Amino acid sequence: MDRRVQRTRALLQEALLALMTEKGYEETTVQDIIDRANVGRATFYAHFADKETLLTSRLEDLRNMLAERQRQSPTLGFSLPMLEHAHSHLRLYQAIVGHERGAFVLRRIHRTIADLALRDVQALGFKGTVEERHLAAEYMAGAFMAVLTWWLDHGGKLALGEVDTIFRRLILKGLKELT
Amino acid sequence: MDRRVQRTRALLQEALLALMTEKGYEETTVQDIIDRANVGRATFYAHFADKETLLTSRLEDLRNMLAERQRQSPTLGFSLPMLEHAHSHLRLYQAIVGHERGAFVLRRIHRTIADLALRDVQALGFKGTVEERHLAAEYMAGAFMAVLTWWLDHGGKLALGEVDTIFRRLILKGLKELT
DNA sequence: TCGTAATAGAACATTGTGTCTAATATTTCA
DNA sequence: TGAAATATTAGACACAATGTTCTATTACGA
Repeated sequence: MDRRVQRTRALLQEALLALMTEKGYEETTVQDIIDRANVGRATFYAHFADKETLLTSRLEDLRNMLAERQRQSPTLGFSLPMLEHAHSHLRLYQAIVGHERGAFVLRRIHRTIADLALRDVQALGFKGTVEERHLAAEYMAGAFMAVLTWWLDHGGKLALGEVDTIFRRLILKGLKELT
Repeated sequence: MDRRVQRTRALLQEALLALMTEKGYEETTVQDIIDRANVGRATFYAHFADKETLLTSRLEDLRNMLAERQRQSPTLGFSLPMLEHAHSHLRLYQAIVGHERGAFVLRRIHRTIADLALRDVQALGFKGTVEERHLAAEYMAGAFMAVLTWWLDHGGKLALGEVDTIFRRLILKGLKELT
């Protein structure tokens, strides 16, 4: 692939993430992004149809990473890698959670988690119907996002391993295990 | 309150909901709303600062209804009324769930549920720290939204009572109880 | 019925989007 | 290396939607 293309795409992705951290996704305009990336307007649209497509390209990288890591560990394999990713981009994730308007970023992450969770549903030896398996996956994603959101809202202080443990307990045994 | 005010506000709210059902929240413009409501542009802005404020006014009605109903039944009292509301506005809720872009509507509903759930946390006799109680409430909201989303995605066919039961089981006993 | 307040309608400035052009720079590969 | 292919640029542009402001008209409540 042409070096110029690699460079431009990377610059745009980095600019978007930096701006999301500073002012949130919705509040960031295409003009902001190309100014920050120091790239021409036409160039942006040569690579991405719009702001959302740029975000999607970044989320796909995340998704691939998670899917890869999931292959290595057996059940709920997305949990720890996702928490690690959030931890290493803490301020970005806190900005995502903090900005009500950019909720659709959270929803996209939720969808990614739900997809991965669906694989886990098999691994956990689920017997139910197709619909019940989807419910299980949806529930796992919802519960994980709740724990993730809570963790981020409280500064991301609690150790990764502990958060992962809390999530697993909640998923498997419900609220009774929380106390 | 002046009849004209009541009338105008109601027309605008109804128009927004109708348009959300047809084309989603984000895709609906202020122009669409005032055309549908047959109301002047200046009139719209005399009542609401923007489209989002109009939506908020409607969500507050929902919130008040849920809070009222919750007072009557003891624990997890928001569940059944919320499911009933979704069922009686099925096509609207399905549109909300279906449109990725309008995710922030879902997030607003989630926040409402989480607030109500926090009250339930006390009722359930939770002992943990403030943070743990928030986690419990966040988890309840996440799990409920997961069940609600799943139910809507599958046509809202399953009986309300059954969905409510599924939710309660998941919350209290986790995935083990699903099968 | 009268004064007050709400509304209609239209014009307006502003902001952001996505497209296009012709000139320029960079990369690839023969 | 040199030529062809491709990417980038700056700026202008049409367009869509927002939110403000003005004036004349209309509906309301007391």
